[in-house]
Amino acid sequence: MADVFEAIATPARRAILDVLRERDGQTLFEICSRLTMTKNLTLTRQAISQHLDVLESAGLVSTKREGRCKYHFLDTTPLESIVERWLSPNRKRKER
Amino acid sequence: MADVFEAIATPARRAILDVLRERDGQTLFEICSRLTMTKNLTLTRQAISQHLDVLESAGLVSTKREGRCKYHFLDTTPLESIVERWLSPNRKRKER
DNA sequence: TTGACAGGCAAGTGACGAATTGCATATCAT
DNA sequence: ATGATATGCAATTCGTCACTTGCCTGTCAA
Repeated sequence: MADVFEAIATPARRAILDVLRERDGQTLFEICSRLTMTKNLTLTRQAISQHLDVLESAGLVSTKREGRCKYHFLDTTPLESIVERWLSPNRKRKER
Repeated sequence: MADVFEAIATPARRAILDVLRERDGQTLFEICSRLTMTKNLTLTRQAISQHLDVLESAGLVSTKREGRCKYHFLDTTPLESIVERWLSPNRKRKER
């Protein structure tokens, strides 16, 4: 389990999370074309693959292999650690 | 206004946020000693000062100068953009 | 005024990471 | 089987960033 904060540090990986939120369970090539089309990100397939590895090792993306295709799914639960670490206590103070 | 995600990407800056959450309004030297004492972080004063600059330009830390002392205050509101970007829509789906 | 204290500026170094390039592997259709 | 599709592995380059070092500026007390 790698660092969640490091995973969302770069704009490319955040764009990948956005793309997966728009449509979950996409393959690598689908993510590539979506990034170039809607996000104006022209990256190599290998670059995006490496980004997906980082996101997966951080627990933000889970994969499911079927034949020669690999589908990627978004999982935002690791991001809740950020809320628990800093935001939650502040909200308690606001609520009183 | 710099990148919030880049600001919380490194462990040192996250430790600074933790230190400020334990006790708000500390000076640079207080933050330094707290990091070395409780967080096992041995960094130069200049290094922490640069980290504070990054955190301030990201809107996570606000400062107030009084004489030769500079007090640092924590502001977690920029972190809520993370919740709004990925967590909120998921929570809506869970609620139905 | 002199020294101590709190902080700032700037250049330099070292290392890590983002991205590319090239080749390799596995699966499916014809 | 053969070519096309979908992905994986590995080495390399390049830039950026974290951190240090050295020196400087401003503030307060004796």
